[in-house]
Amino acid sequence: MKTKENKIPEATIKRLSTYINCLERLQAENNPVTSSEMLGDSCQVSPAQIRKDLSYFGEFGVRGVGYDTKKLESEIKEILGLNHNWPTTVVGVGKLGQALLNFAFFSKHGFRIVAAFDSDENKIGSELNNGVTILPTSDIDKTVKNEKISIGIITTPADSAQDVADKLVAGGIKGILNFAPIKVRVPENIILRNVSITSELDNLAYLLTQKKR
Amino acid sequence: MKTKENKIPEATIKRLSTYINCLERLQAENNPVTSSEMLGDSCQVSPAQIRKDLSYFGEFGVRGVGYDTKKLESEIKEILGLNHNWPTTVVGVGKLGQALLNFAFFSKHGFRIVAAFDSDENKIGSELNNGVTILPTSDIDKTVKNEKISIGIITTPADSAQDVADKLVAGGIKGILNFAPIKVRVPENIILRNVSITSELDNLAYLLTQKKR
DNA sequence: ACGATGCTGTGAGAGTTATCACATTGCCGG
DNA sequence: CCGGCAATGTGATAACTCTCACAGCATCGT
Ligand SMILES: NC(=O)c1ccc[n+]([C@@H]2O[C@H](COP(=O)([O-])OP(=O)(O)OC[C@H]3O[C@@H](n4cnc5c(N)ncnc54)[C@H](O)[C@@H]3O)[C@@H](O)[C@H]2O)c1
Ligand SMILES: NC(=O)c1ccc[n+]([C@@H]2O[C@H](COP(=O)([O-])OP(=O)(O)OC[C@H]3O[C@@H](n4cnc5c(N)ncnc54)[C@H](O)[C@@H]3O)[C@@H](O)[C@H]2O)c1
Repeated sequence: MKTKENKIPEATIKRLSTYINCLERLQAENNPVTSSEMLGDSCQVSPAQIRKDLSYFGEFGVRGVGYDTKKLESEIKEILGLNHNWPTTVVGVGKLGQALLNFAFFSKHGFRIVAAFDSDENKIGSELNNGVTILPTSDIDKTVKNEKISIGIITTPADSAQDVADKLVAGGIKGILNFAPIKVRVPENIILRNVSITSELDNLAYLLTQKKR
Repeated sequence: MKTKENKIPEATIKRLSTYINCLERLQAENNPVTSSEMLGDSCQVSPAQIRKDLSYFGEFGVRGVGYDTKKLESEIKEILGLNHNWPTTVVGVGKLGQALLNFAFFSKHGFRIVAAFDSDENKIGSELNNGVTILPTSDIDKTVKNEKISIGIITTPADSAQDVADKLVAGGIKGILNFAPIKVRVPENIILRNVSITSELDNLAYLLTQKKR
C-alpha cells in the first residue's frame, strides 16, 4: 500500500508516538526483533491495532518473523516527521515552561529550542541551561522570523495566550502547542493543538465517581 | 432522559471538562445565560455536539432561551465528580511535579494535595508552599492508607514509575495519573490514565510534515 | 525442494461517535 | 390568553475507528 494521506485516524498518530517509546525499551532489553503481539503487550495496544496502524503507511514487517525494532522506530520517526529538527520556542518560562524546557525529550525527538520568551523583567536576560537567553515578548515577531522558528509552545497564563499566539503568527510560525486553558484562535493555515492537562484529571475524577455507583 | 451510564464517549467527558473553562469565562464576561451556539463558539465545538454531550446526562437548558452559565457549570462539575475534594498525592517532585503542585487548578477543581513523595534525600523533609512536607517513597503505602488518598500522580522517571504505581496500589489508591512515558500495569479495579505530553508534540510535528506535501 | 510454521497485512464487518434536521417546548409581546 | 419565536433535546443517518479472521508470504526443518 502507498503512503496515501487518505485520512489517518488521529488516534493512530497518537499511538505511533507511544510505539516509539516501547520500541526503545524493547531495544534496551535486547530485542532486535519484535512481533505485533510483543509490542502490543509492551504498550497495551492490541496486536491487530498495531498492524492496522502501520498498514496506513506501508509494510514494515516480515511475515512469519516480525519487526526489526530499530528499523521500525526509525520508520515511525520518519512518518511523524521527527527527523526535521524543528526550530522551537517556548513562550512563558514559568513552572510549566521550565519543566518542558528541562525535558530531555526535545532534542531526542527532533525539536530544537532556539528561543524562549517571557514578559517578566526579572526573567528577561537570564539564561536557560541550554544557553538560550530569555527575551522579551516584544521580540517574538522578529525572532520567529529571523530564526525561522516553526513551532511555538505557549505556557503563559490564559489571558495572555491569545496575544502570544497572535505575535507568533505575525512572525510566521507554522504550528502552535497551547497549554493555557483557553482555545486560542489562529488563521486556517496554522496548525494548532490545545493540550489540556486538567481534563485528564477531570476524566480521572469522573471515572472514579462512576466506579462508586 | 435518565443518567444511564449507558456508555458515554470518552471524548464527551474530555469536552465537558473544557466547557467548564468556557463557562467560567462567559460568566466573567457578564453572560448569565448562554446558548449552545455561543458556548460552542467559545470553546470551538459544534453546537449540536454540545447539546448531544449534555443530553447524555439530562436536560440542563431552557428551550428557546439557553443555559444558565453558573448553573450549568455547577451541573457539569457534579457530573464529573469535581465536588468530592479528592485527597491527592504527587510522587516525584521534579520539574514537572513542581509545576503541577504549583498549579492553582487543584484546589479549584476539587483535588486536595495531602502528600508528596520523592526518593531524593535532598528533597525529603522540605516543605511545599501549601505546607505539605515531602516524604520518602518508603512511606507511600502507609500514608496513602492513613490519609485515605484516592488519587496518585506519578511524575518520576520512567524506570521508577512501575515501582511507584505498585506502592500506591499497595496503599489502596483508587486512581492513578501517570506522566512517565511508560505504560504501567495496575490491577483491574484501579483506574489508570496515562498522559503523554510528548505525543502532543509528535502529533504537531506530524501535522506540519503533512502540510508540506 | 518443498511443505509446515508463524506472523504480517488487509478486507469485511461490528461498534462507536459525530452530524443533521426537526419536532418540541418554554418565553414574550400584544 | 394566545400565537410567533428561538433554541433545546433527540432520533435517524452518516462518518469514523476498531476488531476479527484469514489469505499471503518469508523462513526453517527435513
Ligand atoms: N503548571 C501546570 O501544571 C499546568 C498544567 C496545565 C496547564 N497549565 C497552564 O500553563 C500555563 C502556565 O502555567 P504555570 O504553572 O507555568 O504558570 P506560571 O505562573 O508559573 O508561569 C507563567 C509564566 O508566563 C509568563 N507570562 C505572563 N504573561 C506573559 C506574556 N504576556 N508573555 C510572555 N510570558 C508571560 C510569566 O512571567 C510566567 O513566567 C497556565 O496557563 C496554566 O493554566 C499549567
Ligand atoms: N518535564 C516535562 O515537561 C515532562 C513532560 C512529559 C513527561 N515527563 C515525564 O515526567 C517525568 C518527570 O519529569 P521531570 O522533568 O519532572 O523530571 P525530573 O528529573 O525533574 O524529576 C523527577 C523527580 O522524580 C524523583 N524520583 C526519581 N526516582 C524516584 C522514585 N523511585 N520515587 C520517587 N521519586 C523519584 C527525582 O528525585 C526527581 O525529583 C519523567 O518520566 C518524564 O519523562 C516530563
